Amino acid sequence: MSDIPKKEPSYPVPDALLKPYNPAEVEDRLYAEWEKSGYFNPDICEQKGVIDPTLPYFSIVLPPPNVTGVLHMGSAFMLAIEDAMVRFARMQGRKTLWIPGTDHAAIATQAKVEKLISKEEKKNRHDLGREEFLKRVEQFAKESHDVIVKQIRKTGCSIDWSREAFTLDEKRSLAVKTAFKRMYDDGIIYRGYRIVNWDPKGQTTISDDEIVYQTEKTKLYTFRYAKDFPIAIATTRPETKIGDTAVAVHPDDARYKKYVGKEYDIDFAGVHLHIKIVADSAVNPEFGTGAVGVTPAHSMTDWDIAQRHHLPLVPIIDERARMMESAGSLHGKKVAEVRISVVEWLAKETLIEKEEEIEHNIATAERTGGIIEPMPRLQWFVNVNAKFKNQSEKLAGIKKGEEVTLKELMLAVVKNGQTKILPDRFEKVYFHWIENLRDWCISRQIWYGHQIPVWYKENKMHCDISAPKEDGWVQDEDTLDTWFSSGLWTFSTLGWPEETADLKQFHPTTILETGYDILFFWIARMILMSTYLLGDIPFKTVYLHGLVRDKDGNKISKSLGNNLDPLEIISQYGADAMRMSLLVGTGPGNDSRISNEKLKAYKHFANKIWNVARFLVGTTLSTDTDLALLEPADRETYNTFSEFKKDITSDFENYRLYLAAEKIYQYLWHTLADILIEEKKPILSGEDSPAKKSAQVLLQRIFTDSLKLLHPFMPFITEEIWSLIQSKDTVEKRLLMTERWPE
RNA sequence: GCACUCUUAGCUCAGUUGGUUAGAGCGUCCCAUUCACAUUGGGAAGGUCGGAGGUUCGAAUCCUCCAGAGUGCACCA
Repeated sequence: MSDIPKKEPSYPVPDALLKPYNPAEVEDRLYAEWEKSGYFNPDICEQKGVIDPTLPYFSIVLPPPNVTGVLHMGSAFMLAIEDAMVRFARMQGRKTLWIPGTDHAAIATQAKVEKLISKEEKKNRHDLGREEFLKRVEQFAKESHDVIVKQIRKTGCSIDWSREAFTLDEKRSLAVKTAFKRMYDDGIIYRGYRIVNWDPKGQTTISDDEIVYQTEKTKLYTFRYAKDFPIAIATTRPETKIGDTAVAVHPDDARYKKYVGKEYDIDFAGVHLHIKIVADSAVNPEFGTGAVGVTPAHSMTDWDIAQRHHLPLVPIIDERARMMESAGSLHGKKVAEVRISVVEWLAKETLIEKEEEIEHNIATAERTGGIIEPMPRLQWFVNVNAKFKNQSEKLAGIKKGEEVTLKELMLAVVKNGQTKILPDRFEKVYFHWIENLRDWCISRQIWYGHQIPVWYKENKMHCDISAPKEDGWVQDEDTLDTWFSSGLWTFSTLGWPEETADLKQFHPTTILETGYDILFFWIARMILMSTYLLGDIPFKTVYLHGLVRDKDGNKISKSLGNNLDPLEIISQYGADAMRMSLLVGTGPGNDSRISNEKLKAYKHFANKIWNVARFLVGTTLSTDTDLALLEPADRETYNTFSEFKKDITSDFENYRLYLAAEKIYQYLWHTLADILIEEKKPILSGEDSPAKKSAQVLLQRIFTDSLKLLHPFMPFITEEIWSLIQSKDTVEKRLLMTERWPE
């Protein structure tokens, strides 16, 4: 015990409390203590009797961070929200599980490693070969993983490390293969020759959701295929016209009615075209000339038109975005070059009628930035419109035995409120997306990921969990879209396809907390997978958070140079201050702003609580806590505080964390410290009296309960104070993290 | 083009179901400070709640229209 306090306190003040609060000295030590206690694991909580068995379970999966790098502020935001939810549930006495994990992030990770290898060794993945390349990726993924795990610990997350999962580990592989096989056997997954989004840079297909549209100025050319061709068409991609097999006009367009059904043979830039005039209502008569040159092999909408009119398909562009043999003398040339030569040819033949500059969106690949070339390829798809018999009785609005599609399942559970999305405006966005959903292309021509569990031999195809026994079968070289495995995350982490105890007691998960930017990628896919494979929803509530922005409202990103490293912030301000800065005032669906001012303010707050503790230890704590000792006025203050506790509890239960955090902050600083303590100071320094006793009981009760209320948001400092104020004669030291939530 | 969100103090934002006199933090100004407080306290100034209309006993909150900012989706031939 210290002998050097400024003023001799009535009770001994622990040394630690005499200095300002220093998170760096506290955080790692406490995290280790929490981990050692085992309380992150619900089974241990159960064994040690800190669970109230009458309460419902609480379970949540961590949205697995990509092993493409380290965590950013967005991840810190997510961790702060989830840990607050988890700590609240655990303190309530619910059997609480939070499962950690990381995502192999197929394309993203492979692209990153390819970039590194190309930069450092001037090699591509083919130079290394599949086996060696995968070794490199795995090494990289492991290093990222280790950093990520460290960051999660630094943030103070009370997550059950004993159940950590990886989307590409053995158990998750089994889940992926089992899911694939079931869907394949049921005809939900099929292999088909269809037009897909091809990324020439990444040399793979991607799904519709992995496309990012970028606005660009480009030229719109209006021209005729030939002098004697009756209709002029407009295009921004003259080079693709070599693959045209039709011209489509709107059925009601009087200008072109007389031509519909006619066919023409044309020589176009040295290539022979056979063009049929068709009428299709997908054509907008207002745009350009109101006539579309139909290129079925290299445009999504043209593909659809071609399907409706049974038009032939002429692929002219290959995987490297070069012209194919069908392009005659242009064979082997790059698409961009061919555009110029086709325009030159058109000009020479005086076929161009108009040239105008327009703004137009070009499709690029999210991960590589490559310009998407739509082209027909033999790929694997999930059929979202195939009818099947629902086998489950657990889905709201859908009867057992009823014929449904995946689309209908995904709609039903949200429409019927079985899964709620917060804020609810995102439900509309979700519905809109599903209504426009097309079959999901799940095969990727990359190496890093779950290899498709299908084997080929001669003309035979075999889908199974493991390779066929007999010789000669060759496995499909493609891997699965990373979202296929993340779609299983709520139950693959619980042991599915095995019927584990975890699966029985923790699924559906209570809540899924993630950023609104992956509503389609991930949330929709989890609902798809869970309703189909388990016949149950994956989660009851979806809580969507926004982006983290800087002081001026800019998106935080490396390219803007305003990148913030959570570890840096933690070492400067402490994890608690960072968590509070991210949480206070940021409701679901809203973006969070972070600034040094805000971080400083909550660091000050930490110190304020620290000082409150110092003062109260010296004057109040370790005295009686019997509420019967309260005098009438104090009794009333205490009752007001009880109302306050209920209010906080209700905010937590309704996921209004941002309000709860702010209210506790206000209460501790501006009610407890500024008003109550100030008011009681003279009494506390006076002679012993019933009034003094009453003040001590009041402040003691309010402070210890306030620590509990604040714990989900600022776990480190509250735990540290808790340990310092416990009387030394307590036999077994208790942790605040498993103390019962104050009612 | 369709949809959604936002617009409240100088700045950043709360404001839960429509209900006293619209709040906080930061900033500014004044005062106090040998005090539990390196990071303190008290106080002040500052708002026609984007604009117009409507519903209501009552509107920052609900409805309609308008303006500005942002986001998502689609089209993009």
